Amino acid sequence: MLIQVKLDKTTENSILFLYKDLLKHFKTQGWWPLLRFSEEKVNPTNRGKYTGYHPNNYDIPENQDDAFEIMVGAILTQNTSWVNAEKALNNLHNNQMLSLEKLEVISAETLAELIRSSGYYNQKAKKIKNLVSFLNKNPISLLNQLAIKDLREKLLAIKGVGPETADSIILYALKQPIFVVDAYTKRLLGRLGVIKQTESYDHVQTLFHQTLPQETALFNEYHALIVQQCVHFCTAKPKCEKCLFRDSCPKKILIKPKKKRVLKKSAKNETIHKKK
DNA sequence: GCCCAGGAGCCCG
DNA sequence: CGGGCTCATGGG
Repeated sequence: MLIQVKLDKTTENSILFLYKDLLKHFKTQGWWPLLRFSEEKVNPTNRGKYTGYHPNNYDIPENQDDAFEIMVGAILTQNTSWVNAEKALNNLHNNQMLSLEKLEVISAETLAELIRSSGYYNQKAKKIKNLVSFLNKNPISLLNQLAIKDLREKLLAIKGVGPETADSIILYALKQPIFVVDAYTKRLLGRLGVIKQTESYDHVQTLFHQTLPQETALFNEYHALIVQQCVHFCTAKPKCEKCLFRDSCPKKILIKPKKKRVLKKSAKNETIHKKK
C-alpha cells in the first residue's frame, strides 16, 4: 500500500513520503550508468537499450576512469535524452577517445563530430575541453579533498558546467552528498503541489538538504527515482492513468476508463480536467 | 511536421 | 534577478 503524498500537509513530510513511494514502486535504480555495465557495448543487437546501471552497488564509481566517464556523460546529457548522450559516449569509447589524455589533445572540431548524436555538439565539445583542462589542473584526487562547498564553486567556474552538471559530478562522480535538482524535480514536485515550479534551483535544493539526511546513497537514489518517474509517467504530456500518484496528484489529467458498454456518442475517452 | 529530451550562457529590462 | 533566446540530434 502506497503512502500517498497528499496526506501530508508539510513540504518536508511530502518530500520524505515521496521518496518512500518512488522507491517502493520503482526499486533501486543503480545510477550513474557506466558503459562497462552496458550490454550494448558488446552486443550490437541491443542497440537502443541502455543497461549500464548497477543497482545496489554503491561502490561505483570505483576508479578515476569511472568518475571521468560520468563527468563527460553529465555534459553530454545536458537537455538531451540519455539515449542520445550514451550513443556519443559509446562513440568516444569505441574510438579510444574516452580518456583525459586523448581528450586533451583532440581538437574541439574532431570531438564535435564524435559526439554529434548528443545534440549541441559544437557547444558540448568546447565544454568537454574546458572540463578536461580543468581536471588537468585539478586532479580528481585533489578534488576529493575539498569541502563540498568549495568543490561546487570550482566546478561552477568551468564554462559549460552549471548547477545541475556540477551537482551531478559531485554526487555521482565524486560520491559526495549533494542533491541534484533538475527540470524533472521541479515538474514532479510542482505538479504534486509540493513546490511551485518557478522556484529557483537553490531553493529547491535547500529544501531537500533540510529535509533529508545527508547521505550520498539516498541522494543518488532519490534523484534517479525522480528521473525514472518523469521519463515514463510525469512527462511533459503526462501519462497520469498509469502513474502511481494518479489518485492523489492535484494536477492529474483524468482519463476516463474505457467501458465495455457502449458510451453515449458525446462521451469521449479522453477528458481533460484543468484546474486554474 | 511537431514536440520533447537527465542545461547553460548570454543579453536585456 | 528573472525571462527569453540560442544551441541541435534523434525518437515518438
